[in-house]
Amino acid sequence: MSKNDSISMSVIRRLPRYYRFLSELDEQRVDRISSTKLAEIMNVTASQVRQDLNCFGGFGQQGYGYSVGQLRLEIQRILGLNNNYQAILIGAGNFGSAVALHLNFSKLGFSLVGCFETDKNKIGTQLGELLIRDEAELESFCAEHRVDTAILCIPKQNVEPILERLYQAGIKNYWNFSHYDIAGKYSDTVVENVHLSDNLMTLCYRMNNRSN
Amino acid sequence: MSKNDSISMSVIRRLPRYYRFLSELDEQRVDRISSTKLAEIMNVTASQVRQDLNCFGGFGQQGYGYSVGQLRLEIQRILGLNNNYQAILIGAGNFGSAVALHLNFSKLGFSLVGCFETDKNKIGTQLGELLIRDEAELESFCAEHRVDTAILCIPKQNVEPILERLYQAGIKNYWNFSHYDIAGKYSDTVVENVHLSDNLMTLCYRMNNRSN
DNA sequence: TAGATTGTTAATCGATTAACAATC
DNA sequence: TAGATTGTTAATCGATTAACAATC
Repeated sequence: MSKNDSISMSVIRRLPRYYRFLSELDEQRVDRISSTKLAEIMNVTASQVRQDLNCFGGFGQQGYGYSVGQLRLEIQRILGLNNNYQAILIGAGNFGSAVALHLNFSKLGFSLVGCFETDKNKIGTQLGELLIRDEAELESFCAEHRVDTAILCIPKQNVEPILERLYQAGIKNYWNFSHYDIAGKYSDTVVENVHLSDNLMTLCYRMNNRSN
Repeated sequence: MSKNDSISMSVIRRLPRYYRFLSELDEQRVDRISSTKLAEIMNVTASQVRQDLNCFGGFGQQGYGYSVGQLRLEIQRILGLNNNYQAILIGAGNFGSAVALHLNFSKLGFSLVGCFETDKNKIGTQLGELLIRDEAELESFCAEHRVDTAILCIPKQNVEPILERLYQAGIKNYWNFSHYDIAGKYSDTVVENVHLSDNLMTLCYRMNNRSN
């Protein structure tokens, strides 16, 4: 893979945003753009745009700029969105359901192939296209479907035992909506945390301390 | 307010995490902790802990460490969690419902006082304690309840018109689950974005590029 | 060719870590 | 007092921005 040896997390976390803006430009039939113009739209510096993109290769052309469609595809490839990772959802409560129903997994590198619950009333019912299964079936299901990713949408206090089973089943990638510290427990995992209450607290702080 | 003149966003975004770990220690009846020990639990450096906390004041005691309960309350105060900002939810779909039902707003500095929808089938029904209202009532409701914060849980393409009304109604604080670029449109706003698909793409990238 | 804009190096800025004197 | 641990300054590290030569 080109020269993506050790890209900093700062750069990585900006990639989806580039991807979004480029996708939008692409939909608007814009076919080329300069770093200056893109920076303006995204409210960053042109230097940063060029520096970021050059971590992965020289996608532009001097005197011309970048081809929107091509650059978009490059970032898609860099992010690995053409992958087909096999993900399962743990917990079909309000959040789990929202995530399962609203996210376009196939465009984000994943297939959502299963969903597990402990609530007997939910087991056996459908969540969109997905059958809600008993957690008892977890191990056999993971083995059969070569599941590699788990989405945790259960409360912190319920995570420990199921996480242990998931980890034992070979799952090392987690999209974590709980407050359980997965990486603290298993260091050989890849974890992305979504901590909504942290985010809301940050909003609160900023509202309190707005300078204008 | 003590010396919080211009705290960097890096520090601010770490505050909720300190708050969470301290709350947990507090529940476990731990009553004091050193920066070294706290750093160990949180998987950061002791230097960072001391440096971060000292942005806001000297909460520790040499030779002793920090009082867990007291430090927790200090951070609570710094974050402004005792506030009672008046928030409304725009969009009672899966995500909006999950947010409304699962987050403990009162412990996070907010009251969720209203919820608005365009779907005629939902209007008039309940979302937990909350009545789902017609968007036609938006302006009168905001004026009456002195609403200062809006939570946007609607698709990007529907944001523009309602955002204009919210802004006109004086709402300048947004918790934004859509992909609409609010800060780009109105610069005098405080916006916290939750971009779940960005987060999932980042997970995908990291899974592709894991070094071990 | 002239104009535009990249890719890349160098300069700056900010954030993190290390060190240690102050002090409980 | 001796030991522990903070608060804070200084050193390091990394990320962002500026500048400009390369080149389309």
